[in-house]
Amino acid sequence: MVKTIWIGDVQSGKYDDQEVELKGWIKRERGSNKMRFIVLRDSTGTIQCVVKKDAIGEELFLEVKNVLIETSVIINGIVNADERADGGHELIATSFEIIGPVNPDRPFPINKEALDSAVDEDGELMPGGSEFLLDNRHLYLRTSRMTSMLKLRSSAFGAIHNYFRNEDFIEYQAPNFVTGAVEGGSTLFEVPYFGRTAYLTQSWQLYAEAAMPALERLYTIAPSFRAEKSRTRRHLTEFWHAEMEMAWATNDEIMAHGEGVVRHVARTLLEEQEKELTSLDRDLDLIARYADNPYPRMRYDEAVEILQAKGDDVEWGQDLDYSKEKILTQDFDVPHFLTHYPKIAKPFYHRVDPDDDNYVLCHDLLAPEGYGEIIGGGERTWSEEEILARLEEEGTDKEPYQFYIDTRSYGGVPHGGFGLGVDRVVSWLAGATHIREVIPFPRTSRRVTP
RNA sequence: GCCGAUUUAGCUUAGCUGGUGGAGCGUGGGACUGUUAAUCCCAAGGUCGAGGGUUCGAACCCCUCAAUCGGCGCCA
Repeated sequence: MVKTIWIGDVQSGKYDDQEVELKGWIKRERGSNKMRFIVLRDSTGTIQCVVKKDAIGEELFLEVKNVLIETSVIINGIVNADERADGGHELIATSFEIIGPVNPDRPFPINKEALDSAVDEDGELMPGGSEFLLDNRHLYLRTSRMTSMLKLRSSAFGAIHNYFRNEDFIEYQAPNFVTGAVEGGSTLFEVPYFGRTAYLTQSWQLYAEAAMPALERLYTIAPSFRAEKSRTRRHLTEFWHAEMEMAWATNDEIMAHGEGVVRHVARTLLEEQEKELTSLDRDLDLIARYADNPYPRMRYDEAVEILQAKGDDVEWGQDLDYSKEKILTQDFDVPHFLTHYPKIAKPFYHRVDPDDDNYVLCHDLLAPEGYGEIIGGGERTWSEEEILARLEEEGTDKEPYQFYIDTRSYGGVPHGGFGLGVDRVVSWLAGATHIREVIPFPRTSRRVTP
């Protein structure tokens, strides 16, 4: 039963004039009552199969004629290089076997019209597609666009693992049930936990910092959950978070890894998924630019000056929201870091800049093309005294953070890390119109099905 | 939480100042020996998101609700 021959290889010319057995699903079907053209799909591509009545007999031909889209089949035949076939190759069928039929009362619902609905007048894909396609996500996954996105996603995950492992980071897992917040408490998902209330984690960070004195350089790729009612093309309630934590490192050194991993992802997509990027109409030169060029760094104060010079009414001390980020990203053709935010704009765990205590040693990485923030990170407050002072200053209850504070009581060292939104990176590099496009079953504030 | 929009056949939609809801795709039947999201003929398929109101009469006007989409804030 093992499948040995892939449509992508047949289209590459590897099996010309040979007899092969192809296994896949029917993508399209047309023809006359003497011959049918079956477009067969598998995970590697599509190929036209020519089925002639004379070659397979009347009875079988009738089955072929009545076959429905997404029927799974095994077709044997001779590979024929022919310009008339899409992709340059076709299969002249000698046999045809239906494996999994489709009920005509419920034909495959993702048809031409449904796909058109996801595209606007200019032929641009609408953000996330139509409600119908979201409801039928389990079937929409089979379309070429979604298949391409999932392949890009796989390469991105692989690239992140490779980057950190090559840099001697150790993969480490934090719990998903937690009791304390990392970001604001209002964005936690509550979970009943045997009579108590637990939360789904927003970040592995606090638990990674606990392991930092053991492993020194650690990373993860794990889901994070945020109950933000955000309705934007950059937000999911469940997203994949690549995070790293590193002992004995400064903000600059941590940023170098942020830049390193993002550039490595871009490079890997170019190397492994050129075909998919092209099929998505993505400009390869753009991805190469993101892979090859250094990412500039800019202090928060400079960003505010630029914004003010552009006539924006931003005030010093306020966090930079998406509208501000978007203006900034227009001046750059590669991602850029913003560093040294005002202390008042960031939570207690960020380390205060020893040179000027109005600022913290942090960084955000903003992706160009209007995508905005893909990394947030920085140095952590590592002395027990300082962390207690910051909690006090911020008016944050220290009880849920007791274990975290405790780690500082036993040999705290300078350290830091960042979190990277993997889905955001894939969305940006793939040129997706919505982050929903790059995750198989997106979870947002209003959708948790299918 | 706030602002804006949408909801008509399985899907995509047309529907004028309120007067018997049309079409394309798909499905079913038929024709066709090289099709390129094939083409041609025929058929079935609708309590117009739900509830209420105005009216002789509502898909259309008004109210309430629901679902969904887009944007903002917040963030990765």
